[in-house]
Amino acid sequence: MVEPKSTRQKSKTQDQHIYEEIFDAILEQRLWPGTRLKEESLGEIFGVSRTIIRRTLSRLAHERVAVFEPNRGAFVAEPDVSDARQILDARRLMELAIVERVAERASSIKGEFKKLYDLIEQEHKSSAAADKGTAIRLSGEFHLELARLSGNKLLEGFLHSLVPQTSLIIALYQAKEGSRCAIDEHSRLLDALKLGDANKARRLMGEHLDHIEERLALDESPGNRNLAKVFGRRSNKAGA
Amino acid sequence: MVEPKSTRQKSKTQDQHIYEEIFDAILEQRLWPGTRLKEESLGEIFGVSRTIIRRTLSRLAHERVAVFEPNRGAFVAEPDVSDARQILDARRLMELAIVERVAERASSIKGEFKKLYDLIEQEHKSSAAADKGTAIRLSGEFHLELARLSGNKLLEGFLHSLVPQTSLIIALYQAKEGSRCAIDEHSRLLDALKLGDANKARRLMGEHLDHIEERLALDESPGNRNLAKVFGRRSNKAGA
DNA sequence: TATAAGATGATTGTATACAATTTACAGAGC
DNA sequence: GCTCTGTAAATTGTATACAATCATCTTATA
Repeated sequence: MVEPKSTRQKSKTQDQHIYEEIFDAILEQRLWPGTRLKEESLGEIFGVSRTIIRRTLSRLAHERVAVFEPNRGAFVAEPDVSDARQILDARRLMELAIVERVAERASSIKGEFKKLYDLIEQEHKSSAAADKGTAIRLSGEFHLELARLSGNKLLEGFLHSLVPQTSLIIALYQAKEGSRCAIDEHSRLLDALKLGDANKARRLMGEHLDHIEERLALDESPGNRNLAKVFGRRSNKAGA
Repeated sequence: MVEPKSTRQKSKTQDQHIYEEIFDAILEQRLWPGTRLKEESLGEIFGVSRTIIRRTLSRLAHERVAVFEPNRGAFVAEPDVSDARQILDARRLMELAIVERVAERASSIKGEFKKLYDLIEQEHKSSAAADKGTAIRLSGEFHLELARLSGNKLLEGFLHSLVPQTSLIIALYQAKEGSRCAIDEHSRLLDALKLGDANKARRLMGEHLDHIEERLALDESPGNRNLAKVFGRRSNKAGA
């Protein structure tokens, strides 16, 4: 993922486009966990045959963002409480490793921080405009850009699958509202990173993740769960 | 990955089988980096259409074990020195996190250690029989089983992609021979894990990975590289 | 009326056909 | 002899056709 894009990638860009559309829809919580992803519908929406859609869904399934039920089709994943804990555990591991590596490389990638500041600014704007969907997508993109700056394509790839999964968890289990990723936290983290202060960056990222998790109701007692999780919610039509 | 296999997975098992065949071939270094993976040939070998092969290759590509070159086909990946460093870095992160989690769960998964002991025993036998291919595959399976016991499906999945990638690195850059994963190291690690000694397990795993990396020639000067890397080696035919 | 069996339609799973692109080779020109 | 160009073969990329499976609705029966 995140290829040069200049050479190569002729026919694969179409895949990439459709993939990103679905990816963003999940990040912005326009696509709800459990939503059915019907192949023909998606094909019509994006003007391609099922072949292409199928490849895209297959990728999403491999990233655990979608799930294939044999002979029944693909659905947006619905991580249960156990899945959620594993996802958050893995994400913490990754994010801490990433900020550590970004901090270490800080001096050699000075010019690359600009995009992060831009993202924070955009987040501010979306937040002010009460455009919640865009705001949480931008927050995710902040973390993804951080992963890119780690300089490790594998960590980047892993986080790329963890970010939308986190989005699904939040959709299912967020009890308290609240500015999802407090933008100030992103800001302070970025400052520490620019100074190459790995320890501080780790601490801030850890706290940042704590705050996300604090808003979730992951205890097993159904009473505390998001109502949407208790009652079925397989309603939304794919895409459109 | 590594699904229940009882319910569901009706038609996908065919994929799974082909995938594992290629996966094992890479682990045993029967499939060399750069080998072309021609779709029709693989289809004939496994008795399926290109559709299935294509899906399998797509999965391998997503795991960075294969690479698609547009309109030219799929090839077994050839990680360069920079890729290799990233892979090893990510793998260390994962393996340390995994042994930590296994150690923490040691008391609640006592019965599950048997397979690890079996794998070590099989490794001994293959080693004694000078069956190098099998020995290194079993070594990989040891690490994969460990990942499974971490109880985190995501870490398991990530490692599942890192193990064959490591195999490719070793194929390309191993300078000194030597029992790839010293079996004694696996043994001692397993002992520490059973006792739930996370610190010791982390230390042993770290040293284990050190030993693997020590045998590699990853400095950029071509003189120290494996000769096979210097001269092209796109000779092997797919599969067969 | 409730239930179960069967038929019908909708959807996925796989194979194949066709189009687009690359590669290999032969021959002309320098 | 070497390079360049054009044509043919091989291979990938995409769409479509067909088979298998599942969901739904109708209808017969108790």
